[in-house]
Amino acid sequence: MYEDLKYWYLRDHKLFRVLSYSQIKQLCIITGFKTATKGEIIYFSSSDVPRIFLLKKGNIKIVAVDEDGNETIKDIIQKGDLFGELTLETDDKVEEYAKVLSDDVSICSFLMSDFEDLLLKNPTLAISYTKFVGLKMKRIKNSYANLISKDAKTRLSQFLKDWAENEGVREGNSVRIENYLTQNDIAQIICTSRQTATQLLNELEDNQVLIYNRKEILIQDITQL
Amino acid sequence: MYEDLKYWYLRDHKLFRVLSYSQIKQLCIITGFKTATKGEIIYFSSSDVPRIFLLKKGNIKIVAVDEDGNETIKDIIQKGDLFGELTLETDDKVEEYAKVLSDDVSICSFLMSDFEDLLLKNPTLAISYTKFVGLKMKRIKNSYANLISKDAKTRLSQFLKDWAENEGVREGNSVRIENYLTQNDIAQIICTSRQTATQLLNELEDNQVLIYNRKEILIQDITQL
DNA sequence: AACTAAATGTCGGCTAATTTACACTTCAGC
DNA sequence: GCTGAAGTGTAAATTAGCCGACATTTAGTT
Repeated sequence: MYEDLKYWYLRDHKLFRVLSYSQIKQLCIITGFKTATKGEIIYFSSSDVPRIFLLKKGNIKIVAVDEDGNETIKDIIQKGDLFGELTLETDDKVEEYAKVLSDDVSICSFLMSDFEDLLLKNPTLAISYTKFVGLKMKRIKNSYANLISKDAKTRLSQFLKDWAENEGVREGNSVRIENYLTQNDIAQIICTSRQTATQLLNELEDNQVLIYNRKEILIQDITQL
Repeated sequence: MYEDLKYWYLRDHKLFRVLSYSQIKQLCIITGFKTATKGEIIYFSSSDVPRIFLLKKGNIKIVAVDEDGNETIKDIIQKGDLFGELTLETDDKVEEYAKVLSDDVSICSFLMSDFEDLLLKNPTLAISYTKFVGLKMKRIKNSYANLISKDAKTRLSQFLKDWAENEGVREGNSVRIENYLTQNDIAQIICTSRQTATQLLNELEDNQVLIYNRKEILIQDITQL
């Protein structure tokens, strides 16, 4: 049954484990459900009623566009991650969109206001949620700190390490990562130009640290990075 | 009375306005209270029981030290701000300390665990708190975005504008800021070298945009920044 | 198979900003 | 008033990495 499906989707996230069936159902009442394919762009700022999204399958990137038209990759969202108005506050200043990176994604969403109601009734959930937002904040802080104090090479290495840790399949000291990013994407994430990213990746390949292609990245020895 | 004093201190923060006298008292039971003078260093990571701090008076900077011994200014905390383990999670990996910038400060603190208990009993407070943490996150995101995409000159201007807005005394288009930062501090905040910061500040002074000295910064015309 | 758009590879010039190095100024503490 | 430490001013050498310009490769579409 459709409603049940959505229940299980939410139930899967560790935040919602503490909730009962009926509590999740409450969120689900007006819940949206959506699938999309590679390259598709999903707007979720300003336009609509504020929502919180849960990515059930695939990968997407959150891109911010500033007044000059420069695009920055704000975040890479992976299967199981929440995204959207996580801070429970809408700000319409920021122009953001999400672009699908993997072949296809499925996203489920609920209204921020419903979620807020639920938090009011579930203090435990509220605390978990605060910690969750805090953790997200800490991650962002760390990655930014990296961006600022290190040079491009170190940033790339750090990014690859993080990526490998999050998603890589480890075999001894080598790690295989499914590569759904272009070199341009990587460049944007580590805040450098495409050319520099290409150069550094090739350098790593020359030094036999990794093997790069469009489908996957094979890190020979993760300790060497 | 001492207890009452602390009550009013907390009561002052907009987060705690929703609380009753007895609720705040709960926090205050084991609350610490502390004063310090310029240059003093306050450690608040790992060492002690996790706490949340409220700066009642003065200014402090939060400095993080990485493995190479590099110091980065994480945050400037002003009168009325909360700081410490805002995410309700302790992580001992990060080495952080707070240094007093103004002549003297007074800080009050309470235990994270007490605060957590309070949040459990006050879902409304929990939501406010989540929003508060979220806002903090958004600010950090913005300032980092600035650091990354703009050059040093723009970053300095932006920093001065923010500073002026937060603390400056406006008289027409000119703003007077009490300067409790050294040029080195400013350099660290905008992530550049001390020399570059000095150069840029002097440049601004040459162009009659501002007048700088150790005590105060007088921005002639804030719209020119 | 042919065509096209996107992705990747490569190069040299250019510039902002770090680094190194040193002189001068301010100020608190003796 | 003297002294040392911290803060500020300035300048030249060096460099990381951006940018423009182009060639080549890959993958999807007709």
